[in-house]
Amino acid sequence: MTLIPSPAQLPTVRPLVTVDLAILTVREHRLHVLLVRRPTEPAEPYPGHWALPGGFIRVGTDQTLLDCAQRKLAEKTGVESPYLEQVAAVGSADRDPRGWSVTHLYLALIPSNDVILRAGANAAAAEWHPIEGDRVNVPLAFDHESLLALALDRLRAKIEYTSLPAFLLVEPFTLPELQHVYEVVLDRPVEKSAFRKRLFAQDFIEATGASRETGKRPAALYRLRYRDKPVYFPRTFSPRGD
Amino acid sequence: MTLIPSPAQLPTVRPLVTVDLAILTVREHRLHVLLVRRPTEPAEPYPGHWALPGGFIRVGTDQTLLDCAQRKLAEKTGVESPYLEQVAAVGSADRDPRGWSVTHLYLALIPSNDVILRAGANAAAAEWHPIEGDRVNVPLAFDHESLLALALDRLRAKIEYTSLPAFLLVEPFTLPELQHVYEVVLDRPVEKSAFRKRLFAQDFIEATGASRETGKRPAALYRLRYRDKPVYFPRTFSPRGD
DNA sequence: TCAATAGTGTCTCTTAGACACTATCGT
DNA sequence: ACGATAGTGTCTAAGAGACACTATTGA
Repeated sequence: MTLIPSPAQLPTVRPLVTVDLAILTVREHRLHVLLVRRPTEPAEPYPGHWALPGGFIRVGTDQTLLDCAQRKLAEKTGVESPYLEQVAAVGSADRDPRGWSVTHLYLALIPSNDVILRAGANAAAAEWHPIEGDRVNVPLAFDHESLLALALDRLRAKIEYTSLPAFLLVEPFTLPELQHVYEVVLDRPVEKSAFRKRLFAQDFIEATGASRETGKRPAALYRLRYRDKPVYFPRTFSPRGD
Repeated sequence: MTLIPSPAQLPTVRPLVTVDLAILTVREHRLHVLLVRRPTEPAEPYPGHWALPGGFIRVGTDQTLLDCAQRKLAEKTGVESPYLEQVAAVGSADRDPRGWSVTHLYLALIPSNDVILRAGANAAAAEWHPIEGDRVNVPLAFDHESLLALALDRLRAKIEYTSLPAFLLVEPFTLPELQHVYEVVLDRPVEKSAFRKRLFAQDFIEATGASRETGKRPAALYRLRYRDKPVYFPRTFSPRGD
């Protein structure tokens, strides 16, 4: 790949390029998203608004889009290697008042126990906000409400047929804990027996041998057999097979 | 949305932003992708190589990323409203020798009958190339081989559980024709009876009343009930339910 | 009447949902 | 022994694959 400088016909006016993160976790039986406050200088767009964490690609620092997302996630949460997936790119002339911009939305799933929230250089505060349906209880900057909705759609769609919720728990976890996470995200009860048969059929978890003592009958602890990728189930969880 | 100019802290060095298209069709019992030849000036990267059609976002012309993709598709093929879906964004420091660049890959499905190929301003020739497995029979410019593989993965994955192949046919079409398209893309035979039961269960096609005369028994003609979105099937086509 | 393709009926197998049942803990 | 939670077994229903069967055309 030879580097041939050809300044001719490269566009001189280029869009702004950003990465935004929908960092989701389950705390207190609810799905939460991590939000940061935008700086309050009036020269900034949406001063003081809540927003998804994110920022511009640093051409000198970031080697790839994914690197950039990973860097921002680590800056905000200290979490190094979570589940991280690109959801979509959204670009238009008017989504940012500062000019034509494209953002690259990533979905991150992390166990809430792991997190140490850090107020980044560019964000006064970072806080977990509970999800209500498709939204959060505060208005968001830019088009971040629709970006959040995109990320939630993706999560809910994939949860119907993948093992994604396992990435919302610290290992090892029990099957009742995992089932509970499915129920929180899907916002509907899941049948215990069918749930377990499904999991075992995919053979993606293995018993550690230990069990969690809770005062009642202890539950067996499991860990993931493959830590990087989710497992795909042959059918969805939909009740009555619809 | 007030427009507040704030030149401070906007990045001065910005990535190149492009859109690339994997335009697929079925011709002569094979899946084909539309490729264009890159200009031959030696100052250009990959002069004379085959590439996916695409180009830079025009900040002054394109309102959104999707608009840009639609414009490029119409320029190359004359097709106005095909099935068009964003597959992924790929960005890194080294995928384009001219600098840090992000491309936005779109998958387009069109009926080959509809197409009038047009050599664009920036492309000496546009040609259909047959797909062999994950690849095409010529080397491609940039990282377009992996982009093509991404688009094919997406198509093949979705075809297992959606009605996407219907967008590769001109309406009205017969069920044997539709089945044949599934078989071409999946590269495996599909069982006739199960195939038809599946389609009818989703209730997304309707008989026109007419039928196609072929010399043997005529086949009933169908049209799509909903032209914009594919239908999702409850299970995949995988043989032996795996 | 025959070849060829379109279209249907029937059987089986797999798997999810429902739900009742058993198992194991602390008190 | 009992309450509570963990975990299993069994029945049923839905849908897919397999495949044989019927239907409709031209020659």
